[in-house]
Formats: sequence, structure tokens, C-alpha cells
Amino acid sequence: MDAYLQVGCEALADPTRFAIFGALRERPQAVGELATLFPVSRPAVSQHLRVLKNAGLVRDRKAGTRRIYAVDPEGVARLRRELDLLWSDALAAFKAAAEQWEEPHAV
Amino acid sequence: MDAYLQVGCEALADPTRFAIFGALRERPQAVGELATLFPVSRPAVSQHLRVLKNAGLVRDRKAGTRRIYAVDPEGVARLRRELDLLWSDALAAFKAAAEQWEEPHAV
DNA sequence: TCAGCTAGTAAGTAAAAACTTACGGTAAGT
DNA sequence: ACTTACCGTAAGTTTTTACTTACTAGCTGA
Repeated sequence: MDAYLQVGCEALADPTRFAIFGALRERPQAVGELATLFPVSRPAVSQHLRVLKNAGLVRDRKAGTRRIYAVDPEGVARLRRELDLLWSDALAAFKAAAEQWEEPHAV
Repeated sequence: MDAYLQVGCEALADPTRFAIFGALRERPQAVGELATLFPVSRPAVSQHLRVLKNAGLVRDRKAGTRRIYAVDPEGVARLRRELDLLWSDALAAFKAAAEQWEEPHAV
């Protein structure tokens, strides 16, 4: 099926990674800057950023010796669309099976 | 922050769990029924269903000796709303920082 | 009640993932 | 060129989590 949703959900599943994404939601930030916000080492932040980048949720840009990360609007929009499809699909399936829920005789 | 998003994303992060949710999207199903669809044991499916239930994505109903699981429309709708807030927030933040992307201010 | 299904829980194991320190490589300042 | 600052990667460790095999309990029909 669509492995994109998989990767996107995995990226936001970890608390630290979710918080990092939350911090980038406020403003673009460098790696070392982000590392000061959480009780993990800088390499750990780097690794989380790689996961987020692979999921298409963030992107990076070199600025001198620093590397600035920011939310990637295209990746975010895409994941949003895919999830919307999932939800509406799930809700449609629920409506289709609504009567079976109360009266389960027909399977 | 909102731990609900966290739990929701965690619930869909695992491939097997995501597939189980996908199967329930088609129609409500019993635990043993679901277990035949995937190369894992029935208790494993039970445990996945517990995670999905804690996330509010599915609900269950007793039917004789069996237990029927189905997508929970309320939980799905709620997670959908929360995610929508997250996305629009992230996209708004991007627009606000769009010019900083090319010419970032010093920190 | 007994036999048979069902499914959740417990306990332990195996696999995965998050984290650490150490290292190497690039960019900017002196 | 040397030094300093920033960051990614490698290697190894710790912690989580997904999974298995028992075991227990509830429901149904004979």
C-alpha cells in the first residue's frame, strides 16, 4: 500500500522527534540550537532530523558552518492529503457498516 | 503539549498495526479473523488492537465468544482535526518564515 | 456440567530504535 | 596554516517494542 503514510507516522511517533518538529514549526533553527531545547545530545537531534527529512517533513539549508532546518511545506501538504484520504475512507467504511454494528447478524 | 497526536501517530507507526487498521477500514472483524490475514500470532494482533483502541482509533464489541473490532469514527474524526491543526499551523509558520529561509537572521 | 470455541493477559525472548561517545570533515576567523 | 565552531556519521550500548508460547477466563451448544 502507500508506504508514505507509514514513514510519515513513524516520523512523528517518537516524542522527542515530535517535539523537534514542533520547535521547527515556530521558526527555522540550527541543529545545535535545537539540541539545547531537549535533554538529548546533538547527534541524537541530527539523527531525528534525518528521519524527519526522509519523511519529507523538514528540509535543510547550509548557512556557513551551521545547518538550518525548517518545515517542508510540500511534504507537510502531501502527508496531510494522504491522511485526509485515509480518514475519509475510514469514516466512509464506518457508515457503510453502521447497521452491522448494532445488529451483527449479517456477516 | 497535546499527547493525543503522539499516541495517534504511534498507533499507526508500526506496519502490522497500520495494516490491521487498514483491514478494519474495509469491514468490522473479529480478532481471529484478523490474525489469519497477517503473519503474526493471534495474541500479537490482540496487543496491536489494544494500542489502536488506546489511541481511540478502533472500538470493540462482544459478539458471543468473539470480539468484533471496528474503526471508531469519533476517535478518527478527532485525530483528523488535531492533525489538521498541526498541518495548518506548520504551513502558517512556514509562510511567516519564508523570507528568513533565503536570508536568515543571526542568533 | 462438560467440551469446544473464543480472546485477553503474563512472562519471556528477539528485534528494533533511541541514545551515547568518538571521530572526521567542512566552513569561517585570526 | 592554524584554530575554533558546527555538524554528520560510525560504533557500541541501553532501552523499547514487537513477538512468541503458555495460561486463564468467558460464552455457547451438546
